[in-house]
Amino acid sequence: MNASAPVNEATRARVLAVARELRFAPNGSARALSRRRTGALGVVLPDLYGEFFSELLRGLDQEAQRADHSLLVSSSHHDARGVGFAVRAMRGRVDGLVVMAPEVDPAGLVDVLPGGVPTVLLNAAGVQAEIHTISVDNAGGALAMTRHLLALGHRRIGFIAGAASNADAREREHGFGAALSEADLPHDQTLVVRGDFTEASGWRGAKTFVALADPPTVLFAANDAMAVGALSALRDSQLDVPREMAVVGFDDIPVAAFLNPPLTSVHVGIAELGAHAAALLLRDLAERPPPGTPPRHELLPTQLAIRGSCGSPGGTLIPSLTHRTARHGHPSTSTT
Amino acid sequence: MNASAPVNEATRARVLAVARELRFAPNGSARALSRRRTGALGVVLPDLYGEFFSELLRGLDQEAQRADHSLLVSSSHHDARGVGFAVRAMRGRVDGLVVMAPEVDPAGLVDVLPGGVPTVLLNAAGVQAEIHTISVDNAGGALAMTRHLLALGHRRIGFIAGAASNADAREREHGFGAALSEADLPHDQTLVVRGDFTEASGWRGAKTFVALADPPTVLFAANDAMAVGALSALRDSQLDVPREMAVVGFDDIPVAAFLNPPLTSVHVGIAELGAHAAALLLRDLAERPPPGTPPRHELLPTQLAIRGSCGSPGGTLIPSLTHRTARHGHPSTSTT
DNA sequence: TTGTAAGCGTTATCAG
DNA sequence: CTGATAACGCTTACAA
Repeated sequence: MNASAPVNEATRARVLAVARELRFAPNGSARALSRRRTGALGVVLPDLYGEFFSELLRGLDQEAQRADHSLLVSSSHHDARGVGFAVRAMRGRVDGLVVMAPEVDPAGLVDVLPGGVPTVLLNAAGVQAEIHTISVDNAGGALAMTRHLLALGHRRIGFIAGAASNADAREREHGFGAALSEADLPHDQTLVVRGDFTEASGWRGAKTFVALADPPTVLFAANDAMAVGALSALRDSQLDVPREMAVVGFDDIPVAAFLNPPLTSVHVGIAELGAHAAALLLRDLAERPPPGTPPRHELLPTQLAIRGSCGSPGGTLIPSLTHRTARHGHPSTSTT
Repeated sequence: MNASAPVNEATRARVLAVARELRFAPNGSARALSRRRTGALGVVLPDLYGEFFSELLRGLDQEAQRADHSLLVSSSHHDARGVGFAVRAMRGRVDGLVVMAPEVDPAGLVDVLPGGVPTVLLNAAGVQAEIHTISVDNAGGALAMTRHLLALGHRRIGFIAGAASNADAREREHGFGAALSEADLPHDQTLVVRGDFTEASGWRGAKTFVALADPPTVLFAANDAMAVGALSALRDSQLDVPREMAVVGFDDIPVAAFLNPPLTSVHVGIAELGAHAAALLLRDLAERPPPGTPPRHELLPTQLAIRGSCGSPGGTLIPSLTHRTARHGHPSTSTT
């Protein structure tokens, strides 16, 4: 049935007929045990909420499927212990591992990973160990976006940060700060409020900024979910976006281009990130690189997706930047 | 190590110490083979795009995790063959199966499912076989929403349908039609355009309606993703929502409450649907119901989540209905 | 080309 | 309480 050896055609037909009759399907565990190959990739995530993880999974699944692999998913792992537990539970059940744990110290993370299984760490830059890493250029993206806002004339930028415990959030915040320094602008702490990457926290963050005596002219949310919340809050406060207060986000989740107004964001190829991670694993699996082969450490570049939600504070929009929309006349393809 | 038998404390400690030293982790496949229990639930989905599936997975994972199970996910299965393949590949790798295949004829679906594994079919109402089913009340939800729109005074309702091949889409369309019949309104075919549950198709659908000589006063999209696209299109057409054209959706994905304007939608407990399916499976697994026990066939009720995007065509909003918002003063909890 | 036996890493059973 | 032994269902190597 596996076509692993030459067989008489008649015999094969007979076997196949009986197999069908018995509704036979091979037992995956037995198969995996014997051939030392499971046909599955393990995915360990901190969470499963929102379009970011949805897209990541989609990319992973897409690539895994090309190699007839499925995904063993385990989420809600916020500390090293939890990740270690999840990863151990996957031992012998997966051929490779994709781990994303932005709240866990990378050093401690490496300790809990089992050897012998090809592993890719997502967004765990700075890991020394012999493990593949693929990371989004968080700092670079935030830097570029902030520069863009400054170029538009914004001087008071309200930053809605993510949780301090989240490495991605910290890097984005650093990128933002770097751009301010670059422009010799002060790091005004009243212009940073901390959220937690949820829409609700973005909503609260925006409300905080609106209540300020001298409110910012633009809000930079450290992810799109919070930007969505911010847009909603500004609408509730009857403020026009971008005229009275602009909003930009980070991630460029699929819905961003369809928001009202369309959300300017730092485009991250989320699905590509997942697809790339899976491809890396599958390549290792297929080619069995000799021991000592150095791991890959890749940095996924970001791009600015300029849409309608950012404006210049004086109301003077710069068409070439703010209206750089659809490649094919359609919002869904409007990232640049 | 499994605490499956009384052991001398000293021996246990010694074993555990060596295990830790060797970084021992049991092989999942071997374990599964021997104890005839894998600790995983299989999830077969048509797709992985968008917040609907994200939420569904979240609910499934949440419940599975409570019982120390993980999720083996396989998506992109649109026909019976594909589903059959995916399901067979999971044989011996999962303890239970959750299958959602709205594009597959339920009868043909049952044929490809392997016996011996507890299975829950999602949104495959009308299956005769001895298999659990949990279905969203698609027709009921669409009926209720349409009635609501009629009560607001709308008489020309543009329906952005889903793919004709999708059972959920068809049921929602039927519910819409039933409400029209009920009100003795004609089924005007120019007031139905067909999309495919993506934002882009909703955008196109709305554009089609806007171009009509006698455009509808409200658009009812068969899912929220298309409603998001419609809102975007109306904005592009400089039409005020809901004053010039209202929009409502179906599913009530998490982002709906944060849209601009907040989207009125048929609330579906998506995560609950997933959690419920997982719970059903895990219960069967724990209690091993005797053969002959009838399967459960459950219908998940929907509720209207009335927000700002639906209005009365004359501009006379009915506060009690249109402003039934946040329970706790916050959009994220504003479903009713 | 076909049949047979060993082994994959664990758990379960059953004498000591 | 401990150690040995037979499954678990498949693949693979080797003998017929």
